[in-house]
Amino acid sequence: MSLGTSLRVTKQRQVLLDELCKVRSHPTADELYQMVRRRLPRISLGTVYRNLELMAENGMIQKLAVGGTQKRFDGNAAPHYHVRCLKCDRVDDLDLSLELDVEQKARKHTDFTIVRHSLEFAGLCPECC
Amino acid sequence: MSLGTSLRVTKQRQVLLDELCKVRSHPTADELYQMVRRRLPRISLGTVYRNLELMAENGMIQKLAVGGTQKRFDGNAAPHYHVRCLKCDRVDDLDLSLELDVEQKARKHTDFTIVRHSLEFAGLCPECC
DNA sequence: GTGTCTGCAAACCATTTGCATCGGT
DNA sequence: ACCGATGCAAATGGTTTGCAGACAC
Repeated sequence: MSLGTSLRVTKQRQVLLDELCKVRSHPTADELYQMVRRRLPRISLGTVYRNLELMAENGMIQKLAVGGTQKRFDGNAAPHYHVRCLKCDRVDDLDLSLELDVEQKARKHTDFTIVRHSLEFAGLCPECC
Repeated sequence: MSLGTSLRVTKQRQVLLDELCKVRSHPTADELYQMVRRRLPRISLGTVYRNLELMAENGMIQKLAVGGTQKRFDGNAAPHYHVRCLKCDRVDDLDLSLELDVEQKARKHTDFTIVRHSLEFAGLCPECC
């Protein structure tokens, strides 16, 4: 869990990362579990959760706390925003790098030491409306 | 649950709203339960959840999906942003009305019909750092 | 009186964890 | 050989729900 910890290369880890990186969707842990299971039928849900957590901590992937109840994961570790469909729950990327100054602005309105921010959009995807 | 539905005025509802509105913090359902229980010892957690949900739907209060595992509630129904302390989990308001154009900007980068957005800041409160 | 609201307890569901075994280094 | 990783199943914890009685209107 600390900085010096290097993760071992296990089959489970490899396949999990591979499956996550090859989709454009932003799957939940359970969706990923189903995907990986096709290649590793004996993998457990617990392993999926543990590895997603570890890989997120190590900056290899992103854990998204988007709207719904389940967390979602993104194989693209670079910072970017997301839009979520209110009807079908689909989550898309959003290339909106322009406003990196929100944190600067926010700093002027609080005595908190701002470390990061999260911005999520919600609406209707082209299919749903 | 629909527009025509007007909520009945019950003691539970009154006290709950009153307690929520008189604090500046952004309590979780359980914290609110503890607060209300001092005045209505027989109220149940279920009632607290049901009413918070209903009042949020009716725009009387706000349900916040901020960072952590538990949802938080805000007696101030007017749209505004929040900062959350990464250490003690305290949540403060943020008067940052300046950038109402984020949605406009976002619209240019997606084919979703954007309805709303949520923006949350995280950092360290003055007490924690 | 009618239909909503409440308290209670059980159900839910995403996620976490304990433990014995397995496997990467 | 060591220690992290895994599978399995049970535990957790926030939230939801079914039901019978109580209460607002």
